[in-house]
This record gives sequence, C-alpha cells and structure tokens, in this order.
Amino acid sequence: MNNSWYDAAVPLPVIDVDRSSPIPLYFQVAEQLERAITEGRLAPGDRIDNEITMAQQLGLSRPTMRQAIQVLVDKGLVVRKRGVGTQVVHGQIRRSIELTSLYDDLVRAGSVPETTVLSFERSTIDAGSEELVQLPDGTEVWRFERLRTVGGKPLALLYNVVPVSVADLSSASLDKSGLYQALRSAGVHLRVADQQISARGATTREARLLEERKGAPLLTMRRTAYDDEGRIVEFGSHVYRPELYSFQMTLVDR
Amino acid sequence: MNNSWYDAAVPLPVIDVDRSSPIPLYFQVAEQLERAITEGRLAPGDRIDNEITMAQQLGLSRPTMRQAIQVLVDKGLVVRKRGVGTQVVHGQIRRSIELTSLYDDLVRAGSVPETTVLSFERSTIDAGSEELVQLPDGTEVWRFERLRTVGGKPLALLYNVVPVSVADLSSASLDKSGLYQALRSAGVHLRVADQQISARGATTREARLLEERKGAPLLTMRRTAYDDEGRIVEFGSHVYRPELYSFQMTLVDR
DNA sequence: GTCAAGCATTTGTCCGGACATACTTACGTA
DNA sequence: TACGTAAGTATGTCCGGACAAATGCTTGAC
Repeated sequence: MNNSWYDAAVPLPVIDVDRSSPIPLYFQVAEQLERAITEGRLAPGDRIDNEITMAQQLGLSRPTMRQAIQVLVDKGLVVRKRGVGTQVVHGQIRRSIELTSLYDDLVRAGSVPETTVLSFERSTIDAGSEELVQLPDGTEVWRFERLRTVGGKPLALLYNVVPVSVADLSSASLDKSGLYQALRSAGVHLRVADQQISARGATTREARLLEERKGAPLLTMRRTAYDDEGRIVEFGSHVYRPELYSFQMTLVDR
Repeated sequence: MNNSWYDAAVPLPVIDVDRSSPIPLYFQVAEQLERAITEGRLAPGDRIDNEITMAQQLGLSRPTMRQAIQVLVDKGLVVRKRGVGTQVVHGQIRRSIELTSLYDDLVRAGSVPETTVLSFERSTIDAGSEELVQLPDGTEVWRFERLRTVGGKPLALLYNVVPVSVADLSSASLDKSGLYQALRSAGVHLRVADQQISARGATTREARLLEERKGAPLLTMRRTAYDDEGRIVEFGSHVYRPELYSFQMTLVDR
C-alpha cells in the first residue's frame, strides 16, 4: 500500500446524483464514496480528486461537495490537507460513536440476539432509589431487567429505568426487539447519551445468569440517554461477558 | 429545569469576535458558546437565538454562524430542530471521542500523572511477533512498557509498539510526557485510531505492578493509531484499574 | 370546542464567489 | 548540485443569497 500523498488521484468511482430524490445531494455523494471505500474500490492511500473538479464532474457546488467529504472526514475515512488534497486513510468502519443499543449493534453485526425479560415493573422514584437514576422523587418509571443471549450463550445482563412519561413500555415489546427500537416506535427521538465503561467482578447472581464463575471479570457500562428536548429518557446499567463482547470504536482527531 | 422547546431564547452570553486573531471566527464563537454551556451560563433547556439573529449580532455570515453551532452539535452540547430552533441539551462534556492519550486526559482532568518506563527497546518485527502488531516482517520498532500512576497510586500498565521510522523515541522523552505528545513533537500528525475496550483478570505480574490481587478485574484497551497519511504510527495494549479509571464518552445520534 | 388552513419562524440544503493558507513543484541562480 | 523563490495546487475560511422543509402559532369556519 503506497501511502504517499503524492500519488496521482485515482479515477473517481462512478457516482450518481439523483436530484429527484428526497435524500440530500451531499448525503448521496457521501454514501457512495463511503461504499467505494468500504468495498475497497477506494483503498487506503488513494487520493480523491480535488473538491472543485469533483464538484464540476457531479454538477454540484463546491460547498455541497465539501459537505459530502466532511461526512467522510467525521467518520475517519478520509483526511484532508490544505494544498495537498484528500486521501483515503481507512477501509474499515468500526462501531462508531453513534448512539445505538446493544441490540442494534448485534443485528448489524449479523447476530440474532435473543432477549429474556427477567423482571418488569412500574414503580415510583423516592429518596431511597439507587443513585443510577437522577429523577425527581415521585417520578413514575418502568424498571426492567433483561438477559441477552447470542447463539444460545448468555452475553449481557441489562438493567434499565425509563420514565413512564417517556413511553408506554411493556414486557412483550421488550421481548421482541431492543429498548431503543421500542422507544423510537413510541416517537422518542434519542439524541445524546453519556456513557461510562468500566469493569468489575461478577456477583453471585450475575455469575449464575451469565454462566460465569463468581468474581469473573465483567465489562460494565452505565448510560444516561436524552431525547432531542433534553429530557432524560433512559438510564441503563449493563454487564457483559468480555469473551463475547467488547466495545469497538474509531477515534478521530479534531 | 424547563425542557420545553417553546421557552423564549435566553439572552445571548457576551461573545467577542476578534477578527485580528488567527483563530477562525467560527471557532472563536463555538468556543465561547461551549464555555457558556460548561460554566452553566447556558443551561440545558435554554434555547439559543436563531442563526440569523446571532449572526447579525456578531457581525458574521449565516454559514459561519452555522459552522460554529455545528461544532457544538458534533459535541452533543446542543440540538437543532428545523422550524423550532437550537437548544442546549447538555451542560457536561465527558471525554469525547477525540483521539487523545491517557496522559492528555489525566492532565485535562487536573491530575498529575507520573510515568515509570519499565522497559524500552528497539527490535525487529518477525513472524513470531505478537499479533497486536500488524507490520511487515523486518520493520524496526520501539517496544516499551510504562507504569502510569496518579497520586502515588498505580493506575495503568501501558505496552506500546511504534515503528522507528515514525519517530525517534527515547526512554527519557517518555518519562517526561505522554507518548502522543512525544509523537507530536516529532512532527507526527495523529488522525484516526481504532480502539477496542474489554475486560479480563490480572496476571500475576500485572497484579504486582498495579497493586491488585491476581485475577482482579482489569479494564483493557487495545488501539491502532494512524497518521494523516494512513500510516500506522502506534499499537497500544493497556490495562487499567477500574477503581481508578473508566472510559467516559458522550454518544451523539447522527 | 375542534379542526383546518394560512402564516410565521427557524433550520436544512444548495449555490456562486472571493480570499487566505499550507503544501508541492519547478525554475533560476550561486 | 544545492538552495531559495515563485508559481501552482488544493483545502480552509468567510460571505451573501435563495429556496425547501419542518414545526408551531394564530385565525376563522363549522
């Protein structure tokens, strides 16, 4: 792989721009370039034609072309350098820092996750509630715990709290799909989440449910998710078996 | 905290735009808005004035104003809604998905990390080298291991491999600062990294160095970093004591 | 009181343009 | 042959503008 910036730009893969599509033009271009990269037709080290030339070839304006490339920059697929050009730096997309659920990710990875709802109840927040949940006393919430398995093997134990006012959840809906899918179906626009990843030993109960020994290392994740109005829509506290799951992400310099 | 979108926009905090500064205008505005958010002068739920009004007040164009706001959107600090406006959704910035080193993060958090270089050697990649390192046989590399402590307590054990062609490293430079700072000083432009976070039990040696018991859960991180020419500049394999460190991040829906 | 239509508000998308800046290349000179 | 300078290349920044689309509010009709 020749990584030099000074290679001639490779021929641009064929890009169709459909002005009758409701999908924004910049987005169409970004998607097709991304597909060319992930399919190897644009390889790491290849230089993309300059902005002005590409824009002219596609019948777009330079700001629109720049916006399309910016999408790829944000995903860490290309880098730009003033006076030099734009180069492909990566052919692989890892789990990016998108706000997704474990269920979303497993399905995307081609697994068939199965969910067992271990408990599901409606209760009220009071002063004695656990510190995971930062909601005012008196708030009605759903509390539920699920066991997620893949290929018959227990993978994760998921404990969540969702304000009743956010969505009308049920044990049945959680059995069928992931929490985030249920929330989206209820019209919730998930927007931002704070997440904390750490590790600790399995408790006796967790060990039993996850088919591990007591004290075995578990990967832990705590999350507080917000909707597009800044409301807290979910608290989550999960533990995962590290042999079966890890967090993978692409970090990008800004 | 009133989360309604329909609140009147709060008075815009004072923002100075210095056209004589080499810092881009959009960046100056973004930084000052971010500071207002993290300092609580703009609170979650507050609505920011519309783009056109803010641009006029600051003597900027609308695209420049939009670019400033986009920086905040990318960090998950605000959300925009067509026909409604821009609202602050977050007052806290967690360790974002920027490509930084542990040293960078600890310093930013106000800690004074100390580094002990346990080993430092130059060697050549051959077929028997560990699978962490995907470099061609024959590549000259620096291999080194460091123990990082904070407040006298061991925090992490860091094993890294860096191609000799990337930077001329030394034990001394690694003692003084973090690896990424040493690389930047050597003119390396770090751009993208793939990272994998998981957990496992401590080995006997790790337990001794980290003052843990053997088998204690450790948080692990493996990373492959690339420069802006797509070259691999670093492999890292780290283990952390979960009582003293966790990965915190803000996830944003795209 | 309810519903629909129209209008207002605000962001989203796209455009053309200009100048600045960083990097590379080529050429001239010592 | 080496170095410095100028020109070329490409991205970065900023601007003004126009139209589209989504959301909310107001008003009028039923």
